[in-house]
Amino acid sequence: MADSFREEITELHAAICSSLADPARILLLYALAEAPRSVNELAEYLNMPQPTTSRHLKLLRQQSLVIGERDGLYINYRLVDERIIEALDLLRKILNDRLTYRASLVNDHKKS
Amino acid sequence: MADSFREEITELHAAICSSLADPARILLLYALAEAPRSVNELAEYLNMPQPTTSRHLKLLRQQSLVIGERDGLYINYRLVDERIIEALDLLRKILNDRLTYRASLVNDHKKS
DNA sequence: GCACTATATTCGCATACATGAATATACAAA
DNA sequence: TTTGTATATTCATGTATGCGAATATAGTGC
Repeated sequence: MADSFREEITELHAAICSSLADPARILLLYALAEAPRSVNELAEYLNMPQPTTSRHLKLLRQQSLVIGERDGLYINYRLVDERIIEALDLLRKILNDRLTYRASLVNDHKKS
Repeated sequence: MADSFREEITELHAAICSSLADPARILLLYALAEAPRSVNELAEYLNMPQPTTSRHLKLLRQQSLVIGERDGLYINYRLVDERIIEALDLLRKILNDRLTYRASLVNDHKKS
């Protein structure tokens, strides 16, 4: 396999990670994991301006992480692949263990 | 639980994702999954300047994704939590399915 | 303590991304 | 076709991040 192809895959891999690298988008993905929602529903639910919401959704759409389908007056967004939540959960677990470990260090220090 | 706490967790969650959002760091993590290595070994293996390698490792260290331990003249870096590779693999699978799907669309178009 | 090698940091610069505010567009419903 | 509402885009700006090049630091081994 050509080296440039490998590099390109890694670029795309990083691009997916980039789309997760923003609090607003993480919240959007979790919100959509609960249920499909329209842009305004998401904006209200997350207490986020509508244009901001729309811009983040555009990015997630470009990464094919979400898809929007018109339903009458609204556009209903939903996850394309639920595994993105698995990935986020896994990262959250890693984060959680890290925090727990740090907390235990603090406690040990207190005891000594 | 306080809202601000939730927000902070989400920030940290995004920060972990940020540390994955760079091709060089993804390659570093996979390289360390194969075996612990020193900075120069990593730099050579990935064909990346030593200072660049070191800077990326610093970031991964700050996120507690890798840890470096001195061994004589070298500093041996290794993964702190192998699950980070699981997460990367999962994202890679999602990417792969997306590419496969797009490729099938191209083929369908050719046939018609 | 000195020299040598591995690792880390700093600087200057270019690029990319996020945001609020304002506005444009698109589409359904009548 | 017109109106009204949902969604998308643009602009100006601030902030963060990446890199190469040069250099500093640290710690081993003698």
